[in-house]
Amino acid sequence: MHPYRSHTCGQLRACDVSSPVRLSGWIHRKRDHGQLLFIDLRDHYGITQVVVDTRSPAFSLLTHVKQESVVTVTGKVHQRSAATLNKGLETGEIELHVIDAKVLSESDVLPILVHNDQDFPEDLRLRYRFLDLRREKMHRNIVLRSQVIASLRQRMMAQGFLEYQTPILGAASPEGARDFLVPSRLHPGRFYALPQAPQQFKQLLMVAGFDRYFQIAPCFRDEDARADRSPGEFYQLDFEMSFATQEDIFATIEPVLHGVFTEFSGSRSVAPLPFLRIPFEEAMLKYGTDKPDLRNPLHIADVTEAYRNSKLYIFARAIEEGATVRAIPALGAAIQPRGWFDRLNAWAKDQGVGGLGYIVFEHGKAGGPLVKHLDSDRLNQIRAITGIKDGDVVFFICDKPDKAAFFAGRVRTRLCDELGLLEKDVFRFCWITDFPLYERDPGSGIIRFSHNPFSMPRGGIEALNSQDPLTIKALQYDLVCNGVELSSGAIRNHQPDIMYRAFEIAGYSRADVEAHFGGILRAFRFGAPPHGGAAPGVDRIVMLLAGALTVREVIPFPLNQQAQDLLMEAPVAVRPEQLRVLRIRTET
RNA sequence: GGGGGUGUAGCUCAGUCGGUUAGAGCGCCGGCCUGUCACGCCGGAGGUCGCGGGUUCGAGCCCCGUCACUCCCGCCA
Repeated sequence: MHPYRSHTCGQLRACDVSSPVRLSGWIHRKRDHGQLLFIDLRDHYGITQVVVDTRSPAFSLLTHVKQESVVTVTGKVHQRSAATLNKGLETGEIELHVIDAKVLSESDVLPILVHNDQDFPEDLRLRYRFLDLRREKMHRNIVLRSQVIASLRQRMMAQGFLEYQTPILGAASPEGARDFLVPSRLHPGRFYALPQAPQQFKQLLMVAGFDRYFQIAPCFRDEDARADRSPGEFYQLDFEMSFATQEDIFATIEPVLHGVFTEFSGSRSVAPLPFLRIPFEEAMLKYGTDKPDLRNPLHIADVTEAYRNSKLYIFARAIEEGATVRAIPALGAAIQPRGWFDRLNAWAKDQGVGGLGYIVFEHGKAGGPLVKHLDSDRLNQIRAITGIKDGDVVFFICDKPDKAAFFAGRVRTRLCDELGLLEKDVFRFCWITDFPLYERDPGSGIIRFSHNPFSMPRGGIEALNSQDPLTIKALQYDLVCNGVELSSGAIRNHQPDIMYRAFEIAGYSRADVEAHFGGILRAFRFGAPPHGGAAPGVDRIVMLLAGALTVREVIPFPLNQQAQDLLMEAPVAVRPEQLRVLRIRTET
């Protein structure tokens, strides 16, 4: 017989009864009845109940071995009696009666328990990640991650994409996030940078004529962590297509993602194709954000005109000075007690807006503190624009357009939470399109790229030459699912003249562009196909499918929020010799 | 870089108005138990209340500082 196992712990069924069997695994749980001992033995595949009593020579050994030790047990498969079947276990029809047992590796007392789903502090979980990963939920998440990536690869290849590797040691880029730098030994004082994304290389592959590229690509950015953003490194389903329009890209990637989400959604549903498209400006108006959660049924509306020159002087005066008024409906909130409104108002003031005015529509009448300043025409106008009904409440934000939009979005989210309106068990996708190419830096007032400098401006060179830069749209789009930004993408700017001009508007000279993007510019002078793509985040896709609240739940060995590996203890100090070879001085 | 929250046994947490010897569950150790599957029952060990300082007759609790973790803002083309 095999020295470790004849079967796995998830394998045995009634048909194996009376077979001699050997299993190896971890001691998941022990139930000690004195003269009779039950052990749940666990491996990657499942759990099998192992039984041993005083007649077995292995009895005393197994009685004393601690949970999470690794053991090999040899014995015979027995049918369980009707009264002792366990329907909750795939192997619950049988059990293994032990004749011989061997401890392969003993466990110390555990810092975190494996056999339940109690919450443990994250730093402890990361320090003992190998134990944390044994736990059922984490183990399942990591398996899901593997399956999702395999499915993505297979679906991309079915669409005619091929996977190509791009360099990890590359050039630093002046735009974007902070780079992770790697010192060069052969060129002292010079550095490689880890790729923030394979952006320029995938474009070079298009210029090289490969047409449909994809890669499950590791990306590195030296930026601080968030719940949906692992510090340091993450993976993207990076792809690019030649001779493609924005429509071609949507039509190609939508079935891939819809297919993956459908495959792994379990009992949840996936909103049907095609994905909704929302221009950036509409998203900012209706949702107050460029990553709207479409499970939230509330829509923001602009009601500035209903308040212009009204007797609500505080709004009317602000409107004259350029403010807008946004209305956020609160469906069914008319029944809320006074205290509920006061709490929301206090919260709003705490967030730095003047306050949160509201109108209650109930029993065919309008009520609330603002009503006495508004005539019935204005009330009807508000009612018509917001589309609210009897029993609803509508809240108002009056502020400068950007701030009003942003805060209305926060109110929309908060009202949805408070009123329990979020649609459950569904994945809702949308594209946000027509991002502005430029924005004004709020501090310095200078014009800069708002997102991706490699995007093609809508209208090409003429738009750059004739339009107010702040009104130019980019052929750039984001993909959003349930309020999580899954991907950015764009039709790229592949014409040197347009690139020079686009960068010039953002304050870069011809020489700057040549210095920083010389490689790609050279490529564009030798026959570049129009091309575009996107790069959905793999960690976020798996996070959504796993129902996890942070990406760290779906990454086997994530860094903590301070970008440290608590298990392997990176980053570490290195030996002075290593630094000397790199010509790096140490502080004294 | 900034703001919020948390820090009490190996782990999860409770700890009243500042008042005697800081508790519970899980885990650990010992004992009992031949049908459990979150087994049960009895007993036990285990504490620098994150750390430093202050107020007070007296601090887990109040004040100041500091550290760690975490969430958010900045940042993330």
